[in-house]
This record gives sequence, C-alpha cells and structure tokens, in this order.
Amino acid sequence: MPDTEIRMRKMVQALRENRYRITPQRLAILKVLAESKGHPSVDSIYDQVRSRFPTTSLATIYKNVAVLRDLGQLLELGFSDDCNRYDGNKPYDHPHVVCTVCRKILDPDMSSLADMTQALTRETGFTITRHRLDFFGICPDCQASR
Amino acid sequence: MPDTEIRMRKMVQALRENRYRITPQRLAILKVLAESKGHPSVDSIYDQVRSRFPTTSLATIYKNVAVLRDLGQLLELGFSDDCNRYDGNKPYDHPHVVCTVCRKILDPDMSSLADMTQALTRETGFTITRHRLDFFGICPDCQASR
DNA sequence: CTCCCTGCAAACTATTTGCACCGTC
DNA sequence: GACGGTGCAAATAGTTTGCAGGGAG
Repeated sequence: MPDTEIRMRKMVQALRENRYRITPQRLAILKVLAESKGHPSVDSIYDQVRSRFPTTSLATIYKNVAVLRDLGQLLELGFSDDCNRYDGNKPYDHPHVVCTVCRKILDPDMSSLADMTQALTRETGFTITRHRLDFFGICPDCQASR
Repeated sequence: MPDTEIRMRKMVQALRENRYRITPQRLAILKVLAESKGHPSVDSIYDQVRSRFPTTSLATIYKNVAVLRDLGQLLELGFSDDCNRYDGNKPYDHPHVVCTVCRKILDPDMSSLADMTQALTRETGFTITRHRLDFFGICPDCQASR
C-alpha cells in the first residue's frame, strides 16, 4: 500500500474516532495533504481542492485544517511574515530548512534535539511540550539562478 | 557603564551611521528596548513609551521597530498565533523557551547549534543565513499555580 | 531650509466567525 | 430526521501605508 494511501486512512480514522463526518470536501483536502510532498499553504490546498470541487470555499479549508491540526494529524508551521504552511505526512515536531527565496521547505535529518530538550528541562524547570526549529537560507536551485 | 547604557549607545550609533535622525520618540523606544529584560511586544513598547510621550502613535513604534530590525539591532520573534516579540539586547539568532501559559520568554544556554548548521549545509547544499529555535512548554511559575 | 519623522486614519491580509441551507450518518 | 458541515459574506487583529504637518540636522 502506498504511503499516501496509509496517511489518508489514518486521517479518516482519526476523523471517525472523533465523530467528524466524512464529506467529499474533507476527503479532497485529505488527499491533497497526503499526496503533497512539500509543505502546502492554505491557498495551495484551496487551489488543488477547487480543481475537483470548484465551489469549495476558503473558509472550509481553514476549518478543516484546524480540525486536523487539533487532532494531531497535521503539523502547522506558522510564519508571521508569510502564510502558514502544513505538513500532513509528518504531523509531529521536526526541524525544517526554509529557502528564503522560493519558500521551498525541506525536512533535514537531525537527531540531537531530544538531548537538548532534556537538558533544557533540567536547566529551566520548564515542562517542554513542543519545539520549533527552522533554518533559513538559500537552496541550491536559487543559488544557481543568481 | 551599565549594559543598558551600552546598548543605547550602540543603537544610537547604528541609527546615526545610517543617517537616521535621533528623535525623542526614537530615544524613548531605544530606552524601553535596552532596559527591557524580557521580550516585549509592540504593544508593550507602545504602553511604556506612552507613559513618557502620551501622543506617540502605534504606527511610529512599528516603523521604528522595523528600522532597528533592518539595521540588525533588534531580533524579531514572529509568532503567527500571537503578536511579535522583540529582543533589543541580544539582536542575533539564539534559542528561546516560551511558556505557553503566561507567554514569558527565556534565553537558555545552548551551544551545539553551530555544529548543526554546518552539518546541514553539507547535507542540503543550502546556504544557511538564519535559524530559529523555540521550545514551548510550561514554566515553573505556571506549573505551580495549577 | 530641507527632508525625514510623526500621528492619524484608512488599507491590507491572513484568518475567523455568523448564519442559512445542505448532506452525512 | 437530526445536527454537523459548507459556502458566503462580514468581522477580526496585527501590521502597514498615505499623507499633511512638525522638528532634526
């Protein structure tokens, strides 16, 4: 079974378990999220969903993205200077590399964060529940086209 | 000379070097930023400046904060789900610990980031120019008052 | 005396909300 | 059939902008 299919099922299951109805619009949104290799914005999801359901409204995308985020099925990357981006395939905290030119977002491998979190709890007394690690720079593609 | 004084002078110098005029409002904003131990929001700066210059407008705070940020004298922490916060004392990238209850922000000690950045350049080919590392959790004070 | 800066109000933009109708369960 | 979801439009909130008058250099 392809990964996309697995994610779809997982998200549908999470919706069902929480008594959310399975509507065509919802399925279309899940499909976009599961198939997306990148980190789509609400607008990008909107465009893709509209190609199959032309009457879908932006508000519906926002509402459903919020539901999925609250169910822990979607990671929201808020950028204050830009629109939010979403990851429906790895809906848990992980580092990102963001190209400041084309706004591409990648997921680099990086392990040592668990250690840092533990050290932090010891040092500050905080109960750490979430983190956010973003690196910003210029991707190879954008460096080439200078 | 107290640290506050040093930061004030440094910021004034940066403004002068870039042909920005030194106005009373600007000085008041610099003072708030240099004296602030925490990470004030625009609104908080606004309130503090108004206690001495009651006619100051919010737009002026925004404009000056943008100038200082662009001059590299102020670190902007954008939170998409909340208002931006600023650090005028350490205007360079560094990790933060954010209490999700009281919105307090601390600067923990943490070194290993330089290594991570280097590893990343090797792995992704990105030219890394900035990073952002935030940990979210509940501070000791807020844990106590539960 | 020249412009940059300020203060006011209006504009902007991403997101949220209210509400009547629709479709899932 | 009940009631949660959708689509539309209007509201919201932080931030930005346009412009006329004021003050730093």
